[in-house]
Amino acid sequence: MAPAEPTAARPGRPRSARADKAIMEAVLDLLAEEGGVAGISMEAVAARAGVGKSTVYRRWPDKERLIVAALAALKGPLPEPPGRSAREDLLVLARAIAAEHSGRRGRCVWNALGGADKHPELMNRYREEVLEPRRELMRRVLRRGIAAGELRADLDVEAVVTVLVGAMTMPGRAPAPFDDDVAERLPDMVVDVLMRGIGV
Amino acid sequence: MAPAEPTAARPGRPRSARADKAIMEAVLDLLAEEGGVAGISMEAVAARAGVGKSTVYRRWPDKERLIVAALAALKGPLPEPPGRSAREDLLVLARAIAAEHSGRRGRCVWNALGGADKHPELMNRYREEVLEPRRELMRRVLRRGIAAGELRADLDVEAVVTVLVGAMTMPGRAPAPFDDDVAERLPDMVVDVLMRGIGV
DNA sequence: ACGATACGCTACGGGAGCGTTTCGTTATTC
DNA sequence: GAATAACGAAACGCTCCCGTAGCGTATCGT
Repeated sequence: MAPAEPTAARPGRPRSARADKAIMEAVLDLLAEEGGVAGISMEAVAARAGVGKSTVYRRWPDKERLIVAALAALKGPLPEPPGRSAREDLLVLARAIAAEHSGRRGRCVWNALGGADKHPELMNRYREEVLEPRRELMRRVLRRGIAAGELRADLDVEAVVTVLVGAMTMPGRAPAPFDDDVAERLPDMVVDVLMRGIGV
Repeated sequence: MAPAEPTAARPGRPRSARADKAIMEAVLDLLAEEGGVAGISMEAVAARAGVGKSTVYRRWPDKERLIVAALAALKGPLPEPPGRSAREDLLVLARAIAAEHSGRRGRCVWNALGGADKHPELMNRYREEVLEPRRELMRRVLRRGIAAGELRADLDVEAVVTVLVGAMTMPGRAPAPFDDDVAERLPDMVVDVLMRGIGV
């Protein structure tokens, strides 16, 4: 976030931490409501944050880098798989992904990453800081399950990761063939389908 | 497309079918490259189509309805499951979805549907005309597989549909953890994982 | 030939928005 | 108290763009 000056007793009035946070929140709110980078205006960000435009531009040089910073700030703590069984671990991960991608967080991603070709920084930061760590965690869980004899030894780990992530992030994208009820039970349903397979 | 006047011998010069098509193509190209509704300008559409702005506005009253029309025009023919086995049918559907969502088509959807809250018409038309028919086809295939005894009788059809669609539309969104090679084999890998399950 | 309509092109009024600057005020250090 | 820097507010120049209107030309029916 904003070029980190060590709080080294600089003269003058210090930056307002409150403004920092208000701006980030405003960007994320607008990102969730409007249509991506092009749909957000700096004017709206400042107004929503209750802040002057100069306060925004003092921290970030332009719109794109402000949004990149806000998106990276979405990075939350990684879910911790308890490690008792592969099934339980997968369920924990599935629920975590589902939770993260519903609500504002999911909408931010979905809206911001449209037009990723035009703003490659956005997609890169998000993939490196948010997506890939989660995929890596899932790979570890799968490999541990294979080693423990709980999962098939010839499993295509990458395919399973893709299936699981894809399935859990789907509902946030294509709203409403689902009851809320179904959406809540989706992680359990998906893990069950995956574990048992659909064949007889 | 454009208020369908039956070609009923109106006087004067007829609308150019070539312009119709060029405009649609231009919208889709720009939708794939730029960032959603807000990222597209009518001047860019007209220029790309090699057409005057008036020719665009003669057909659609404003930008939003133009884009809605273009998105609905993405509707292609439904893939035809051969019906010899559930596995083969699912593979055909998976490959079809993967093919549709790679390349320009996928980018259009991904970019256009960001900010769906702000342009509900977009999402609605797309879901009704493109997404839902494909989900319904998949449900039919699954139910036929259950009836034929190839799939588990207690299968959660809706969960499987979500898993399959989610997995196949994933790569178009999160580029590049994949080799091209993996992306091509993804449908087969996913169907295999689904059929057999990941458990021992 | 004639009227009607579509065509590509150019121009326009009006608004939105980016990034900058200025201003008077407020908070913090020396 | 003096120096410094961040603050909110407002205004600026600039560019882009929406949707409309008018031009002269091209293409259709009669």
